[in-house]
Amino acid sequence: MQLSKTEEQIMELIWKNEKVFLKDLIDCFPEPKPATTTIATLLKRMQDKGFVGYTLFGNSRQYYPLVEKTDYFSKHVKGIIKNYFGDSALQFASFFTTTSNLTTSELEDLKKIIDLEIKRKRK
Amino acid sequence: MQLSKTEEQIMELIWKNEKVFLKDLIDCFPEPKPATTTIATLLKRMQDKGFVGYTLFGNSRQYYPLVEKTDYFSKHVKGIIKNYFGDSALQFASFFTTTSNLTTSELEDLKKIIDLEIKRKRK
DNA sequence: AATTTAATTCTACAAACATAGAATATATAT
DNA sequence: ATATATATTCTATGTTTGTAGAATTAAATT
Repeated sequence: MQLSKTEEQIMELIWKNEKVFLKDLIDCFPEPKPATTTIATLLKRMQDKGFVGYTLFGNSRQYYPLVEKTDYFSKHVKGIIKNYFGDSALQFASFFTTTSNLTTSELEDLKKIIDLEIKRKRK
Repeated sequence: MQLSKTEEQIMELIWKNEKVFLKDLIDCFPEPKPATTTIATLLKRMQDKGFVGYTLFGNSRQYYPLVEKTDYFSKHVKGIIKNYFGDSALQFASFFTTTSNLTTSELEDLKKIIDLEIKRKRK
């Protein structure tokens, strides 16, 4: 079961804050804020889909993520790669490098990150 | 206007084959194949959304993409980066590098691609 | 204790999606 | 020319999604 676009946005807020009450989520929205019940419905569906859990505090709940953001996007991106880049991560990486408008210095930084990863892999 | 998941799958087939008849698309599916009308409906919606065009050949149409795959995914990935990686392409690249299970030799290849990109940017 | 406020669930409804049957038009094979 | 197969449009149905009102419950405030 997958999160919808809007559910993903709520999820991002939960990831960012780690623990949130419904109120906190509403606060994150600019005017005109969505109805409380709208966010509550989304949260309910996200619970049903197994993406968030909560701890009871009085009559309200403090929600927290049940899936890591990293895992979630890792699966997401892997899906894209599998379906649209011939299951080749390298092909995707190449596509990304040449279309993302990274600056020269960012590209240099990226090389450093890759070197670290190569080192990490060796041990 | 965005393509839905299923429409994206059809789109991928059109990108891969460049020019296709409805028949060709049906052929791409394993048993049990979807109904002809199902694919026809999807194609219609994709036309309405401006993603495919066609050339008439007798009574049937040869469909072709109106958007480049590269452009499409570039926008898609940019959206993910904007919404979930603080609008930092480097942060996404870093996430990707460390979660994609690229082999050491693929990481080396990626460094070469980055070097090419750095060179390309210089001129 | 009574009132106000906030959170949650239930119910609802319109839009988008996935899927495909019926009807129609057209081309191909006989 | 007729029968058969294919492509397209129209119509339709069930599901998911975005949004939120009404009802209910529980907490906080007066």
